[in-house]
Amino acid sequence: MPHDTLALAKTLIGLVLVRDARAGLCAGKIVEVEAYVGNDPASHAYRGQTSRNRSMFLEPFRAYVYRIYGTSFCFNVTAQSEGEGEAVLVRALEPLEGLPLMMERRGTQRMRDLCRGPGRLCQALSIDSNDDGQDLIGSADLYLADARFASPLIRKSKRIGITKAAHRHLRFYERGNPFVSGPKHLNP
DNA sequence: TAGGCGATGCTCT
DNA sequence: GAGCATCGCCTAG
Repeated sequence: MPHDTLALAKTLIGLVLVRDARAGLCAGKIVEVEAYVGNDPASHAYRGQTSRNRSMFLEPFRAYVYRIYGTSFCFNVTAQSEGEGEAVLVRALEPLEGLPLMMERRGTQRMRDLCRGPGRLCQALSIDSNDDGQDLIGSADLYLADARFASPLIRKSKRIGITKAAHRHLRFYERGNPFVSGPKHLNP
């Protein structure tokens, strides 16, 4: 798995994020991510390390989980090397395993709404601040797996929901996948 | 089905 | 006190 943030972002598309909790196993294929790189005003790491973004500066393949808008969590995979503060935000999953559990956590029966959006996928997989800093390779309850799907057709676009450096094309998604989030004009 | 908008609470300045 | 890597509800078509 590459350490370089952009290469990692593309590699993550098609991998499976697995949550093996006491309540049951849930898993989904990653279909949409955004890269947050060095010297990027939109990145939480841009103004240096704080208590909030501490785990973003850990070694690669750790979880960086934070609360956004008071209501939701966002899940990132750290990249580059320790101290750099680069990461890839996972924005959407295609649900594969544990659908009934995800539906229960999300309070909806609609497949498409289970993991479509960063806050939603965290709720569906029960990812919260307890998972911040988690090792995503060695861990047994939250980890990345290679399911060997056919190589997805990856496209890129502007990132979603940010105001700073919004023009940079650092969002990557699987073309044509209905579980990708965001407005239609960003998903050609 | 798509788009607009208000609620939400934490973090940083 | 302002801003925010969002969500769900509501309305229009």
